[in-house]
Amino acid sequence: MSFDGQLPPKTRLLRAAAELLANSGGAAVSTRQITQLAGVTAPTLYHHFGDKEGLFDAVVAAGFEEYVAGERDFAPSGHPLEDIRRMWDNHVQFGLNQPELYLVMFGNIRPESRPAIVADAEALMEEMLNKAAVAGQLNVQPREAARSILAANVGVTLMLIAEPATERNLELSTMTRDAMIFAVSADQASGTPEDSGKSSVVVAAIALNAALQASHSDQLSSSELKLFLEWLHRISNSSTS
Amino acid sequence: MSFDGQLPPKTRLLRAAAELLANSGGAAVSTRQITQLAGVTAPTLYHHFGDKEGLFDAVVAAGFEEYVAGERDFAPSGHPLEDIRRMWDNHVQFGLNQPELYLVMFGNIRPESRPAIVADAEALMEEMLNKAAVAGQLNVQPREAARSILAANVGVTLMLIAEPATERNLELSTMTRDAMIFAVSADQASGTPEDSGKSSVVVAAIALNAALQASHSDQLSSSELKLFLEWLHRISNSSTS
DNA sequence: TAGCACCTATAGCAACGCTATATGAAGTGC
DNA sequence: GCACTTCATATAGCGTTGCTATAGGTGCTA
Repeated sequence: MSFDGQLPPKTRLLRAAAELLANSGGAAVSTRQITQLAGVTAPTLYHHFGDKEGLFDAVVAAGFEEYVAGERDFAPSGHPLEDIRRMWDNHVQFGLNQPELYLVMFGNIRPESRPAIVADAEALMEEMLNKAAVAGQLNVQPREAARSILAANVGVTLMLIAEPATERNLELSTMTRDAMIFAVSADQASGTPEDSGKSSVVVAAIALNAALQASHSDQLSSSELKLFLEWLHRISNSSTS
Repeated sequence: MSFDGQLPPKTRLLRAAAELLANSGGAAVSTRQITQLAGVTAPTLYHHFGDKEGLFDAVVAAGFEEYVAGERDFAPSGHPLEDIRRMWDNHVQFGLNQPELYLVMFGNIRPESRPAIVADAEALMEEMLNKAAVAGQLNVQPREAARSILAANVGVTLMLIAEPATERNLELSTMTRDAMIFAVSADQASGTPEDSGKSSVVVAAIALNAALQASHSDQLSSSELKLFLEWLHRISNSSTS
């Protein structure tokens, strides 16, 4: 099979890279393999994508579209925290369905250089968590919650990918998922206010904060709003005891 | 600087690889760099370590000794769950102190091939969680808890490594850590028995299970013990509702 | 027809992981 | 003292990698 059709070389390169990546079985994919499958020579690749990583980034971007589409399709259920669960599961499933692509996206960590896609995924989850915050269901700032949940989500997915497919136990995922969501949710047993349950004023502050930032309210001047948000922020972060 | 001293070439190779890995700043480390710094030619490397990955594995093994030493030094505080917290923090700190080494150890994920070190780290954490289970402080099986906590621990550490050093916020770590530990611990607010709080009989069963496996009790025959453990296991996993 | 972007191909560089082969050193039996 | 095996290191080079200096072709506007 090859992509020698009438498609433009750029598209052929993208498809060839995606296909080789998906079927490489963990082995490295070389530019020569890609260009040969695409029916193109090396300089074409570097003309369109700069370097190998640029091509992979483009493949990743396409993969991320798919990922985001999956995340958004399941979104509006009315119960934000339930949507977060589905986002989590969709994330894991995406990783297990296309492990090579996932590893390029989330597994290629290098010091001090954050993959752009991580920020995108965080933003996506934060957006969802904001709805939970507005509904008063969140215990911590949406951004912190998103970072924390996504970190655990990536860790679990990487672990599952590394396991032999026959031994994969999705209970690891559901257990970690519920632990993280429960930890950031406001409806914990409110019987022990000193340890883990935050007081309702904190929850209210977080909800108000999220609502304010979402609505771009004009009822306060910008300087007033700034100070107000700073107070809220202080309250929200106070009882970390 | 070079390692041309009177040390044997094998040692010089290990030290050269470790040093280059620590100072590479994320860039790849080549065998030629290593052999040159060690004052040795290529075949010597392959004679002693088989291939590049073999050498890295050896470096990782040495790094893991250090990691384990750090984990064990802080261990016996009498409060197992507090020890788990310290294990978590030590894990993160190890990753941030030696990011390159950590990435070779935990970041080099490939499908269906689990790094041996992950299993070791899991065993280490499971061992610690067993103490918590014996003390009746655990909500789930120690093995499942260990896998879950370690997955989150690795995910958080990778995220922190990927961030610019100036932006690193350790709150991500402590927050995720406490979420995970709280989720597996038995002393959650027992006011809501239907949702997250497990009934005390389950906690007792898990504690008993851990105690039995630790003590190699002779008061039951092996077949009796086997059946008994099976029942315990069934009870422990029952109320996942 | 001339000029000008844009795109692609030829050919090849430097660096990579790794190895076939040979040489030196150290111990062992006679 | 001498052949013999064994282990450890070196010389030289193979095949592949990511990437590029240079040049040629194509289609557009003038």
